[in-house]
Amino acid sequence: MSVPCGTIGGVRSTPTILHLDMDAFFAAVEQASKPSLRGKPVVVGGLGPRGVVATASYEARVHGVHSAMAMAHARRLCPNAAYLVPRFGIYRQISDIVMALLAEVSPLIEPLSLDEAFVDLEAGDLAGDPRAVAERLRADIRAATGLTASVGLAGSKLLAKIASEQAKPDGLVVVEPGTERALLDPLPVRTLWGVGPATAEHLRRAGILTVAEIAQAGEPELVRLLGKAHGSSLHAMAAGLDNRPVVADRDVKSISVEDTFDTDLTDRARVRFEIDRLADRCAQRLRGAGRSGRTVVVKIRRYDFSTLTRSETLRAPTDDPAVVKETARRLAEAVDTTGGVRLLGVGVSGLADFTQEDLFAQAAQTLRESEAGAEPGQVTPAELPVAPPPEPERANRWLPGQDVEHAEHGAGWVQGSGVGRVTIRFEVPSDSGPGRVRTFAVDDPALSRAEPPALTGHPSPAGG
DNA sequence: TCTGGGGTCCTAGGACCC
DNA sequence: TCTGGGGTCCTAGGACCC
Repeated sequence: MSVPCGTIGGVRSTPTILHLDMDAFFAAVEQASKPSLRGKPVVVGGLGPRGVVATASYEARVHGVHSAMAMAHARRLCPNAAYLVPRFGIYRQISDIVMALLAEVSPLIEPLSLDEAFVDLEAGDLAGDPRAVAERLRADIRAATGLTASVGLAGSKLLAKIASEQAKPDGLVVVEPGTERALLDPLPVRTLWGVGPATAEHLRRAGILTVAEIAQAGEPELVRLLGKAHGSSLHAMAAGLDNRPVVADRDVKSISVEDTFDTDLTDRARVRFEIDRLADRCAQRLRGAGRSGRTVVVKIRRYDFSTLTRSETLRAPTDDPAVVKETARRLAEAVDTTGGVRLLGVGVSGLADFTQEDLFAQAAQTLRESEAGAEPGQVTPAELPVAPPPEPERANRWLPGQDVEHAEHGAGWVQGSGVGRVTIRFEVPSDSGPGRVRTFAVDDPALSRAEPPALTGHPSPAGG
C-alpha cells in the first residue's frame, strides 16, 4: 500500500497510466442509434466502389470483416450486414461525452482519436486505487452513452495500450508491476506500436518474430535493420522501457483534405476543378481552426496507386483560399497525370496562428508579389476558366445510415435506395425495439435530412 | 476484393550560410 | 585553389496509426 510512485527503468512502479478504447466505436454507435441493428452485423465505412471499412461490429468480425478492408471484400464475406456511411457528427458528440468523463478522473488526458485516449492518473487526485477508478469510469461511460469501453492500466503507455487491446471487448486488464516481461515476450512483433507490415517483414527476414526476439537482438542490430530512430525506440520498447509522458493539448501541425474518385480522372480540366474545390475546403478548415500555414502540399495518387506529393513554401503564412488555390493549381499543373488520377489532396503545413489583421496584411502582400512577379501577358492559373465536372452526379441524395425526418411518419434513417425509391426505417434510439419500414419516391417532398437523435440517457429536446 | 481520410514522424539529399 | 564541417531550411517519399 505504501509503494511510492516513481519510475524504474522507464516504467512506473504502479499502473497509473490508463488507456481507454471504445469497443467497435462507430458500429456500436450505429447499433445504439438504430434498435433494429442490435445484435446484427454492422459495417461502417465508404460505400462507393472504392470504399474501405472504418469499423465492423463484433457480429461482422465473426465473418472476417475488419477495419481497412476493401468494402467490396467485406460485402462478399458478410452479405447480410447493414452497410452504413459514417455519421461523424454524432461520433464527435459522444466522444466529447467520453472525454469529459475522462477529464473528471484526471486533468492530464491525451486523446488519440475520437474513441481512444491515454489518462495519467498520477496527475489527478486519486480517489481509490487505479483498478477502482477504471471500473467506475467504464460504468459511467456505459451509463452516459450506452456504449462499452475497454481499459488497460499499466506503468507505461505501451503496456497500457496492449492491455486495453487484451481487455476487449468490454473489459479491464491491469498489468501488475513485475509481470511486464511475461506479458511482452511471447507477443508477435506487430503488437508493438510502430511495427507495421514493412517493419514486420524486415524483422521476419532477420528471423525476428516475437517481442522477446527483438529484445535479444540488441540495439545495434535493430538500428542496422531499421534505422536510428526506429531501431533504438523499438529496442527500448521490446525491453519494456517506455517513459513517454501523457501529453495533453498536442498542437496540430497540418490540415489537409483529399478525395478518392469513383473512377479515375483523365481530363486535366476536371483535375483542376477538383484541385480548386479541395483548396477551398482546405482553406475553410484552416480558417475554421483559426490557423494559417506557409507550406501548401498537393497529393496525387495515380491510376496505378503510385502516390506523389508536391509542395511549396510561401514567404508568409496564409489562410486565403485564393492563395492556397493558386499554389495548389501550380503544383498540380506540373505533374504528369496521363493514365488517370485516382486521388487528389490539398494540405497546408507549417502552421502558425496569426491574428486576422496580420493575415489580411499578408494576403494583400502575397497578392502584390504575385502580380509583380507575373510576366506581361502571362495568364496566371487562377485566371483560367474552370470547367465544371462532366458528371455532376450528386445523384444519390440518400445514403444508407443517414438520418431523415418524414412530415407524417417522423424520425428515421435511410435503409437503402435505388431505382427512384428510398427505404426508410422509422425508429429512434430507445428501448422500444425495431421500427417499421416504409418506401418512398426519392424526391418525396415530405422527406428531408435530419439531425441525429441523441442516444439513450440524453433525451432529445424535441421530446419525440 | 485492390487498397479511405485524417493525421504524425523519420530519412535523405541539396541549397545555403558560417 | 582546394578543402572542410555543422546547422538549418526545403522538398519528396515512406511507414505508421486510428
